[in-house]
Amino acid sequence: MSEFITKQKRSHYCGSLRAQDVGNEVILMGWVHRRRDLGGLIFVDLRDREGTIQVVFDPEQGPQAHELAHTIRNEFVLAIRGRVNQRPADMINTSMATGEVEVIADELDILNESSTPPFVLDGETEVSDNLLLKYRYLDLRRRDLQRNIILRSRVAAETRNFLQETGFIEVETPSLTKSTPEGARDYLVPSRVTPGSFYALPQSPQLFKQLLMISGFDKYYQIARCFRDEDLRADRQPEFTQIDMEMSFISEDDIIDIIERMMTHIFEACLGKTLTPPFPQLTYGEAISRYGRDNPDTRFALEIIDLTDIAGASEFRVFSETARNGGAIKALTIEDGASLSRKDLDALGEIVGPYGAKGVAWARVSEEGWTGSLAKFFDQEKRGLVEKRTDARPGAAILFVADTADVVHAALGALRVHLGNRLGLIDQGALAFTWITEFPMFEYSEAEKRYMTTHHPFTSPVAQDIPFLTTDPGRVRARAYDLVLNGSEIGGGSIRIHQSDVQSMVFEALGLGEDEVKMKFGFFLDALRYGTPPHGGIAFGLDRMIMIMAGAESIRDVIAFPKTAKATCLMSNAPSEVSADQLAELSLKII
RNA sequence: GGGGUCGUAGUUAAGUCGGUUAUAACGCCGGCCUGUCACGCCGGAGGCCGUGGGUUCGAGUCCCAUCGACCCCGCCA
Repeated sequence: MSEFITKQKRSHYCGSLRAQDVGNEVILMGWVHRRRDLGGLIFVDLRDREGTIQVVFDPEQGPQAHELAHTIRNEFVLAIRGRVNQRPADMINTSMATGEVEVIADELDILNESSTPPFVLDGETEVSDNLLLKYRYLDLRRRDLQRNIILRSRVAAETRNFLQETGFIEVETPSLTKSTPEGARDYLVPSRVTPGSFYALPQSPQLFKQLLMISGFDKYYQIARCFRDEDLRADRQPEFTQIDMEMSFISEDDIIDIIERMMTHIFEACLGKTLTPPFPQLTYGEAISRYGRDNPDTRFALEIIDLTDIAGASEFRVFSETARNGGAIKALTIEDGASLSRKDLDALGEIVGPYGAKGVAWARVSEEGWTGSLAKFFDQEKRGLVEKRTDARPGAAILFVADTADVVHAALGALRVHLGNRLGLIDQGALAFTWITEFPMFEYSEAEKRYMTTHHPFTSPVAQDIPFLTTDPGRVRARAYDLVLNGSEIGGGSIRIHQSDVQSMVFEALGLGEDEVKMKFGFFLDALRYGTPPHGGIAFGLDRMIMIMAGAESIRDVIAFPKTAKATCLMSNAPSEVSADQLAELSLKII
């Protein structure tokens, strides 16, 4: 090994070299991305986090380095001293950022060898997720993944920059905290010192940030890790990160204004994209009736149209019975109906099936009238009424779903997104932010046979709805708001309850007994009595935000060490069994 | 908890109606090669067909169970 290079400092990142560096001596450290051994000349693409540069080993320029370079294999770690050389015009590689130049190696150190990697790191070969997750540290060498993780770091940094500048104070809250089984399932941590007692990992720092308002910090934030023991999805991990914020003496408008400025700052600084607040706002009711869900993708129109009155009066039995039973009949209109074949239309039932809908009925509109099995049930007058309301012109296809309102909305909401993707209605470069407001405070849970909060029990009801807390909880609106981006809920928050009597009424409406409340939230109700300022806040799912910013399809692509759909880590094999001694120490027994 | 897709050399895939020695590409190993950049050419090694059971004269292929990955519904205040 050459003593010379190892005592030197690295002078440049591989990926940073450009034409302006030509003629300079450089010292590079990096991984062998690819090796092309021509027998005489040897080319090595040397990679570091900034990119890749071609290194040339020429027997006439550096005989010893050239000799050693024969033994190089993929993913070896090298140190190279050499000179930056302008490539001749016909040898410029336009697909590389560094493609105008190369480094002629004078000296080579092999800093470490590498076993043959279990998969090719070219980023093009599809490799099974099992393997990628088992060797996550190798997968993380790939450019796309590195770019996502680096973007994530920048977004977190710019968030902090903005919030610090805006007068927010970052406070850390406990990870070992109290179980509050009102929301998601908790991850529990057994206490050694108090046998039989458990901490819970926080689902969010909700109560702590409200306590910080009571303490007078006025503007709080934290980039906080949260834990929820629920089943995973492509956009859901058991531990995830929130940009968590809380402010005193503010209204909905103040929060919306700060967040719009924060998002504008982050997207400008991290993506160079200019946002134009104010963002559009929809009430929850509007979102559901027009888009079928409270996280509408507003990058494309294709809105849901209510046809219950017209279609319910048609001869079609399914429709008339649905209307008579208090259900809903709603539709989507595809302007270019020809883009879906009859077979395509018939297959749409599979899209709505999982949401409980029995199928999608359709009709094609043409100059001559309607075609499709639905046509014969609609007379001339009803066709006219439907066409007018759906704005369906000749060539269009109208897609109907009839069921309870909830099922219709869920089905058409999903169908709308499916068609938006499938028919290419979505501008992939667009950033469609939408605020959703006026959420209902409670939803009735058939499973639990009681009302559950739509957001969480600390959300303030709209003042004039407070009397309904005891009489008609379903009518109470919450002072809550979500921020939706491109059809994903990226954040949600509310103005909180700051009066202990209102807080008690909400717990009551949730069917929680006095003793239960005291046990779970007693410390918080106590705190509310000592001069709680009016306050509110919001929390953003950082992972989902990064996902959208990076154009990633899975949340795993923006988390360095993610878990599988069964919440395991294939690399470290967590979770795993522990020794009998450890269990005994915790007074635990496995049954 | 429910539904779906998938599992074959190191990797990605093919494998017909159940029938001879399970193919290919990439990777790996060896040789040749001084302007390659997915280098090229020649040669070679490499398989518990996820696992267990069953049907059959015979199973990668059919059946059952099981494990694992991914996606969706439920769930996620």
